[in-house]
Amino acid sequence: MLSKVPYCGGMSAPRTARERARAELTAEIVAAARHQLAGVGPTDLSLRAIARELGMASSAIYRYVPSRDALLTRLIEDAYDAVGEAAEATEADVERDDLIGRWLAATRAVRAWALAHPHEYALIYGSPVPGYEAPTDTIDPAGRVGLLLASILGDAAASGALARPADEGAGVLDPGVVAALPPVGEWLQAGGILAWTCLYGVISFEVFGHYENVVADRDAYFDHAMLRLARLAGLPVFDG
Amino acid sequence: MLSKVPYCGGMSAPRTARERARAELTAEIVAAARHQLAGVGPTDLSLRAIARELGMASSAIYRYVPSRDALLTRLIEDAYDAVGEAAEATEADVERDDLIGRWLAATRAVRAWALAHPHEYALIYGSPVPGYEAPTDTIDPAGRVGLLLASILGDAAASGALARPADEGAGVLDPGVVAALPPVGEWLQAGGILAWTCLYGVISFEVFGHYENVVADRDAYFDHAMLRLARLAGLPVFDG
DNA sequence: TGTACATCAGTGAACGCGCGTTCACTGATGTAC
DNA sequence: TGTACATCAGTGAACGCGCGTTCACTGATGTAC
Repeated sequence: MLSKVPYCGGMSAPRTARERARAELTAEIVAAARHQLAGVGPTDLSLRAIARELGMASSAIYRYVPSRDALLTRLIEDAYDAVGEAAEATEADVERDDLIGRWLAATRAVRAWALAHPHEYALIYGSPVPGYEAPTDTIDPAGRVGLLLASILGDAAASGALARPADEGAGVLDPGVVAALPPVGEWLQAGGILAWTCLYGVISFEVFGHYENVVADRDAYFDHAMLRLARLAGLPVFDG
Repeated sequence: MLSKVPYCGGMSAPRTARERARAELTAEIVAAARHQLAGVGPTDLSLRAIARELGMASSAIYRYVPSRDALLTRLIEDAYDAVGEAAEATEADVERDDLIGRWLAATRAVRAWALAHPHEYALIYGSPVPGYEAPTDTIDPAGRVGLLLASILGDAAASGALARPADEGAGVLDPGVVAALPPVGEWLQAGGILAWTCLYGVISFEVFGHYENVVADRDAYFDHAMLRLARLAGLPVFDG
């Protein structure tokens, strides 16, 4: 599936002018697609409209992108990566011992990204795009935020701060996930998965408009919710 | 906006053969639309395809439905009503004193409906339909499940079973909602809203495929999650 | 009960639009000797 | 450094498709006297 780069060793930076131009134009196409996505749903994403925005013939797009679906795949992967990176970067600035601070930082970063990019958010956490099947590549970037939250819970367990001993509720999660998460026992792991789920539940309700005329102070509500979810996941939250 | 019914008093059942046929065909159109929705996203809902499925000219649809958007509105309202009714009917069969039983019954009914009608679910809890603005009519049916859950929490409060005294966290919720919910204090109300949100978070993750290779035993996980959310909302859950 | 008129259901053609993708082709950019 | 050839970017026309909505029209169903 990778385009055959002649001999300059796939992974290195583009060398010739052609390769540079190619990389730049591909990026411009993806950017234009992202831009168009902001005004319209993923189903209405149009290669012709992108070509128009870039001032080129519609057929020229096919020099850079094999098909509309491939472009959508690219946008989905990029979105997962963007939100993952935002969360990781923000969380990394917090003192390691401050578990609640890290939890709040990570979840706030996800929310901020979602509010800033609602259509990209909808692309990955809204309705599945009809007729679109996620390739396996998107599974890794999709897990970044979840793994980040899990690492916080793992650190909490390592420092003995997790609220509940680890035993019950076995057999509910996928064995692969049980192995991939910090070994805190399945009850706590399930709590982490539930909290991770609810994070996106809260953000989706806000982004998709279900909190209209329901929640007035969104920032305060979000922090409040995240603290209650942190406690649900076993983190030591005093009051909240 | 209501079609002018000559003199037989808007609300009564259709009398003449014409009125009966009209009501039936309108229902058939809505049913065909719902049927088509199952194979395709809301953006691709096509009046022409519906006409084809019903064996009539595409222009004939306009005798029954003013526009494509009106039909979408109708589908959205119907979906909210259907899920609300499913939850209410199931919850009503449970002994009033069995608060956890009622909570589980209601939430399980929502999940069952969502799994049975994933595309209708996506219509109301997935990405907003682009270019579509919800009319005010959809706000009441949209609140049915939330009010049902609230009534359980209200009964719990009335029987003194709610876990936490009602005080902190004022000013976060919309005043109208605070007034509409049982007067258990804003902290508990916010907990109810959070649990209601998380219910849809869990269901969305399952319906939209985010639990693929993550949660193995979906039924057991859901019950487990609902019990933890019930406790989060203040219901007296022993273990879980 | 019968006739004259108004209302409505349904038709088929048309308007104007947009889409993804393919294809033969022209120039420009690279490569090898 | 210069020439001959291969590779690639970009074009414009075309294919075949589907869409929402409008409009003038034909028959059938109702209504009023």
